[in-house]
Amino acid sequence: MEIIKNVKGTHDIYGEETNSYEMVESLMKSIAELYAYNGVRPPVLEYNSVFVRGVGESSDIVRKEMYTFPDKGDRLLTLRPEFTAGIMRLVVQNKLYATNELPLKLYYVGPVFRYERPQLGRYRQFNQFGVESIGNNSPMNDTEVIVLAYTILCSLGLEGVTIKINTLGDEDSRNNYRKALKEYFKDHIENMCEDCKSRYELNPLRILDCKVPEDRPIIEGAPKIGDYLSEASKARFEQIQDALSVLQIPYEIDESLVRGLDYYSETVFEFHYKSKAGLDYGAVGAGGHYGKLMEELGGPELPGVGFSFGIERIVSVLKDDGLLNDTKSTLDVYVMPLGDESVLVAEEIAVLLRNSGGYRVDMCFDKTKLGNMFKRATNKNAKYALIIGEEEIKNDSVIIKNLTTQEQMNIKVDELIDKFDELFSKEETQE
RNA sequence: GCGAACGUGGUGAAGUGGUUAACACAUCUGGCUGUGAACCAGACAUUCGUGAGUUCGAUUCUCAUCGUUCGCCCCA
Repeated sequence: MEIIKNVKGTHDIYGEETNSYEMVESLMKSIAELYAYNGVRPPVLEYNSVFVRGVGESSDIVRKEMYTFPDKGDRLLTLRPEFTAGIMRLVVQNKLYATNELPLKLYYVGPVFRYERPQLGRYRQFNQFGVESIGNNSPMNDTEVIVLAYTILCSLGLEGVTIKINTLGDEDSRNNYRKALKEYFKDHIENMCEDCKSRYELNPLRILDCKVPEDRPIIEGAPKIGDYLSEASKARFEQIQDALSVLQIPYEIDESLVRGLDYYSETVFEFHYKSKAGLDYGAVGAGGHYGKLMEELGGPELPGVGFSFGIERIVSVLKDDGLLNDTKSTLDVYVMPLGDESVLVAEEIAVLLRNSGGYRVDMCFDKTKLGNMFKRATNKNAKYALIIGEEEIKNDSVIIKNLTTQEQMNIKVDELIDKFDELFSKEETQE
């Protein structure tokens, strides 16, 4: 039979890598919980309109990167390309803004899907961790989200994370700025790239993101957002900078930072990290403030702010920099039966050690040589081997062997758990 | 969507237009039917991504196709 392979752009996570993912995710969760966030799990599938209206029609994600298809009832569904829009839909639909104190603080982990060309640090199905803080417009709310993200990256062991921030201004600022850009690009757009032409129509702000060398000089001369910011937006951005400084969070202002999702307004930011090997995975995380997203989805006028991390990118960076220690699976005890009669007794003891002792135990079901069983115990990183043969069964005992020190002793079965408790507590105090 | 490189066992890999496809690790078996990382012997690619072409003959050359990886765009 022909082997069926995985879908392009997806990847299997197994073995030690699974432990790395779990370690990273649980650390992110526990820090988000310190910041009073609660978990939320929106569905992977949403109606297409959630993202068209949420993420925005002019975004590349909606225009060309979504997995969208009709189901058997001809409803147009989309595999989420990001979490924020789906979470807003969840909050609006379940009226969480009315039954909870605001800001509503939510965190999430799970897979997202984007139809893109796979390459370094980029997959079609990948995992994101992120948070949303909804319903409070204080600049301190934006600040705290940045602090949380930065804290998580530091706790993972990353040093020298760069935080880039910028402001897109409020609705008025953006409208005025958009007008100014349209006015400026009106005479140049004919000579610019195809992407820019469609950006001109859909969202002129995105032209600033263009990397085509021929377009750059034109873009350099474009009006700057700073000149079109309302007093309120300007003050807001300054308050955030002040707060970050007081909290000793390093940041740099990057005026070219626009973000590809349409819902952002006011503060936007990205987290960059270059691994020591020099590999550049792009941003490991990014986010921003969104003023009108909830209204866009039929909800009340509540702003929010959030970020998301690319877990694959973070795991890769940690692996490159050797920050993923102790991800090997280990075993407390490996049980080795000798002879036909011992297998059942061994299973009984294995179950006892697991259920009553709380130890991580595996055993050998195969009839094989003791030497082989020792080899298997070593491969499984077992701390102790437990041998049960005919002689041991005769006098209700087992042999315990410490696989690192090679010490060996004979123990009665009913003293087994006490003995292991003693051995393991001794081990802990030594460490 | 565009551009480039690569595609040999479970893994890491050498290799050549000609009939046994190195080597290493891993795994399994036996030497050793109750004590392991050692040692020795053996097993392990109906075949070199797939299809077609050139050739007396192709894993090796050509083309196509698929896949992987990297870059651009964009993004986490």
